[in-house]
Amino acid sequence: MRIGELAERAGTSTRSLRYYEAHGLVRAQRSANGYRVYDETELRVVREIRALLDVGFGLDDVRPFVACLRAGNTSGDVCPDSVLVLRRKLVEVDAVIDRLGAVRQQLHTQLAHAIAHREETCPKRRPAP
Amino acid sequence: MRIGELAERAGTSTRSLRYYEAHGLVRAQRSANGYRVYDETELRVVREIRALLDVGFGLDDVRPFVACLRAGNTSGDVCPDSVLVLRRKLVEVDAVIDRLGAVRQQLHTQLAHAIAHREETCPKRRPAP
DNA sequence: CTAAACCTTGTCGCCAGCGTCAAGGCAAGG
DNA sequence: CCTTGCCTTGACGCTGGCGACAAGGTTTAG
Repeated sequence: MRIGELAERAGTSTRSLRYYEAHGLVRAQRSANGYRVYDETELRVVREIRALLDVGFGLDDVRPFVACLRAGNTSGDVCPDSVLVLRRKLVEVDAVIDRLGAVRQQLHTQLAHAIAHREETCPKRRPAP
Repeated sequence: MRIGELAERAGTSTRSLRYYEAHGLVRAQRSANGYRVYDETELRVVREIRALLDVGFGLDDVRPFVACLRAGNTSGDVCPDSVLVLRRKLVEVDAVIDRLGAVRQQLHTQLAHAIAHREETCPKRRPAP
């Protein structure tokens, strides 16, 4: 299959596929005329990449998963390096969630304060142009 | 006070102060030699800006708060436009938290799956250069 | 013959809030 | 006079995952 078909089947763009290749994640054979040619394995690789990017991973985070798939596993998750990344990401996500919880709390407090002091002087809205 | 002192007192950089001014958030008088001169009000303005940026606001989100302070209020929160932004941000934060909760759940699931299938073929780590 | 629909490499743009140099002016102390 | 340390404007870089365009080659269908 060529790059257009792969892009469509994987739900992404040809631009992205070339980008992944430039960063060493996707591999392509070349046909006589120089076109990229992919097999079914690359389709699975690209789908793995997409799934992880959608979750918020960076390309570097994705690498171990691709290597794991290429090593012949049915899932990219099962290798030690992938597990390390998963653990690290879980910690990161927890940290962000905690941080956002604090932010949420502060916004809540500010809102309450604002509503309790409605009566003060405020700027007029800018007039319509 | 001049820009260096303001930066230090507000806990930011001169570069940022000029940036805020270029975007219409901070105002400066000019002394005879062209130096920027600030009063205590601007210090309060910059502190408000910093506090909101640290929470994850963008410069555009901050504008109403600055206007509110300039209108003579002791807090930038109490004006209608500020309240609107606070409400909007609260909704946004809630959405992100929900999303991250789902991500967290998925990572958890993937980890569990990975650990349940440790025994598969995995790539060797790249040897030391 | 030619248009259409693929493909190639290469390059610039985007978002946002700055960091960081460049090249120079101004004020004060030794 | 000269250095030091403040200040000025201007402009490029950065991060990341692409989108979008340029300028061309290839293959197929009509």
